Amino acid sequence: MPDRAISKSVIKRLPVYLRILDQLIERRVDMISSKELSKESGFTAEQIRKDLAYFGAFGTRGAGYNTAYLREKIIKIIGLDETIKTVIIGAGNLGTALTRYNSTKNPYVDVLAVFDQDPRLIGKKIDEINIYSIDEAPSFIEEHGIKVAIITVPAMSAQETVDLVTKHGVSAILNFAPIKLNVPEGVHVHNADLTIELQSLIYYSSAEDERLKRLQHEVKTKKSPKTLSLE
Amino acid sequence: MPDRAISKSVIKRLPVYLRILDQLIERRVDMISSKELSKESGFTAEQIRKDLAYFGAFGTRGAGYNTAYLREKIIKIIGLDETIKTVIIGAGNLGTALTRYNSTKNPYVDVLAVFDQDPRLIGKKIDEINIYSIDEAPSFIEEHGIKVAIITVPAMSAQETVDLVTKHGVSAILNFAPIKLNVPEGVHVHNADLTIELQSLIYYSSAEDERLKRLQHEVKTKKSPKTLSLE
DNA sequence: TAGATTGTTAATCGATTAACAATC
DNA sequence: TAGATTGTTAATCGATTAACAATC
Repeated sequence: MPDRAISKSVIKRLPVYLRILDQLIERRVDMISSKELSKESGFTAEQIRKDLAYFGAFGTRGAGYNTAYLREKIIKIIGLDETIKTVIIGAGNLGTALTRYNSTKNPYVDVLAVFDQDPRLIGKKIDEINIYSIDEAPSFIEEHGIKVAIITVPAMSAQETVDLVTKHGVSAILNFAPIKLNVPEGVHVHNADLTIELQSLIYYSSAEDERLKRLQHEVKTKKSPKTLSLE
Repeated sequence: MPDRAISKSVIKRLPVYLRILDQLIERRVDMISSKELSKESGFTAEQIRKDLAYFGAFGTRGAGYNTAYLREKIIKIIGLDETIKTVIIGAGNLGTALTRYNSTKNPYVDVLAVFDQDPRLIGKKIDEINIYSIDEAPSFIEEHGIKVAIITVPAMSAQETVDLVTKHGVSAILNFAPIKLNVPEGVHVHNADLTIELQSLIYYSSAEDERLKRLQHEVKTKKSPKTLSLE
């Protein structure tokens, strides 16, 4: 169906639909309309119908969508029909949180191992998952055919970590380090930059209008200096 | 300047520019062109110039942008010129990671306290920051005039937590719980949903075309059933 | 002055919304 | 059949890209 690639915005909404369907199925709801899905998700009904229509006609006119059927379809679209094997690089608090969360609450993902370079952590476990030395990552990734890695190392070592794992077969990276990663052709990076989320939230948090008016005033009265001394 | 509200896409790029400017200033670079900023950020030079132009004329034709001056301006635009007082609700691994990160690496934000309901955590500290009982959150938030809260509690208790904090003055929430929050008018929520990031990454991680072809085939040959038995 | 780079306007592209025929 | 709701096409809206005059 997709003659041209489907937009990122659409793809980002699919996991939201999946989560809602999982919840509905748990509550034994077996049909749902786009209008109800709209209420649960916050997206418009039109948008939901359009998103789904990119991939096929999954609903029944007059009735809505069968939750189990639509769930199956979305799982296949995203590629979650086979459990995704991942590794997490960086066993700090964030790495630990993600390891725990994904191994207990995310049935679509299997965290096979955690890697770190801190000798005090190597050999320990997070729940049932082993922490190995980063040196063992290459062979582990190759042996298990790992394609997806989650990077929670400090910004300073993120690039070298990514170089290492992509060299051994990783083609998708969820990056939590606040840095722009350079990766080979064909490798996908998603940045989960928590500072950016927080700062853009702060923009909205208060007095937006006043702040911008004040700023505008300053710009009008002073000139932007070429080499300046900030007074 | 902004006659209509500035788009979210623009606002999300501002923290990226800020980070790059911070790095440049540290490296004692004092002028930078939009072209160079493009290389550092991954956004186009045109887009960067346009983004900045929404707020004023901060550059110098022929020369570029003074890094310190532009940084000051962006800080004011986002609203980071006064340190932002925040609290983190949920002292699990994710809450701990965010507390540590923001108190050591994010100079624009001040984490004043962490709250949790687990008696084993209450009274302890994360670095220098106290963990209090969630019951103390209302008075703490009011006394310190907290406007921004970071929610890292389990999905199950996220809504009641948000109800509690918004009732006492919080107007901006960074939500890590995988759930749609209902908030009063005027309260801003940013969802940092790590599962969604991971799942949408997986979509791109491999064999996208093949998967969709296979799916399309299935849809063509079978019919979408109204009440179905998934074979 | 010549070269460089901004700020801004116009053109293009893409995504969302609206409308409605199809159909269960 | 009547009512409901999808799937799809058309209209609108918004964001990005391109182009270039302004100007340092």
